Amino acid sequence: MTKRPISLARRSPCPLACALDTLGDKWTLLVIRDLFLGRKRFKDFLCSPEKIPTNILSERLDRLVQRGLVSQIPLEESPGRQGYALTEKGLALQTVVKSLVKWGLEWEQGTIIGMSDLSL
Amino acid sequence: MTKRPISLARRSPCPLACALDTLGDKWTLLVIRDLFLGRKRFKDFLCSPEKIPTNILSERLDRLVQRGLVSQIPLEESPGRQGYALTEKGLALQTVVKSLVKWGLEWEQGTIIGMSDLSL
DNA sequence: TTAAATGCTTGCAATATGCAAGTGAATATA
DNA sequence: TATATTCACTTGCATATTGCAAGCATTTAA
Repeated sequence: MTKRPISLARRSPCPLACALDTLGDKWTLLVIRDLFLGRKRFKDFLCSPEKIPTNILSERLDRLVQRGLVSQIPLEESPGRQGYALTEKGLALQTVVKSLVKWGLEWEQGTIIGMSDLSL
Repeated sequence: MTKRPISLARRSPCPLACALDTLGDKWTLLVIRDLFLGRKRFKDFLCSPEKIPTNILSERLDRLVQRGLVSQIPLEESPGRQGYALTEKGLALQTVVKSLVKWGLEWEQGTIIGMSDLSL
């Protein structure tokens, strides 16, 4: 149970650069998409079609909790387990996710609204 | 002049996942920010406060050109050199960049509008 | 009271990043 | 014109991150 450090260093005071210090990788926003879709549990994220590796998922969830975008919540359906949910800071990413989804639909051939449908 | 391959493989048909296949890293959207700010030349991108390494910049510009977000343009001030500019597909990212900047300003302490000011 | 499912961690190979140095063409300077 | 400097990269290499498979405690189901 050695907690990972996860550096908080920032590359610059630019708000975009800071946002990317947390969100700038291939997986983080997909986890946030899943949270917007109501997924709460580790296994739920693993089911998504992109097939995130378990160690990456684990690290991303840790990071998001540490940075305040996600919090751990009790699961009423299973009291011995923990779930995850977006905080206010995480929920505030809705416009970011929506604009990326819209751009993908418009400009990338063959993309479809399906599980990633956040009701644009 | 061995041109890099740069895979076009997609993880899923999700528009968000496809967008992140191109944009999902720490540097790409900063390059796009700089293009929105009117920067055109290799050295201009290097001057940004985040200090992107030259090999990364070179690879990202290649990739963005290959995926149609950026095109190479002649530089009127220097006819022997090439510059870069956003295509329609790249310009369509304005709402994405703006929403990320807005989120950063609202939720990340100490961020400031400055060079990344795209006139929100 | 087992057996499976869940939520991770660990080890390791492959890939990507970051830094410094190098290279050749374009431009500025003497 | 000759030379120096800038520019736009490339290359090599050390380090960090990713991705896969396996392992391992807890929970939950049978």
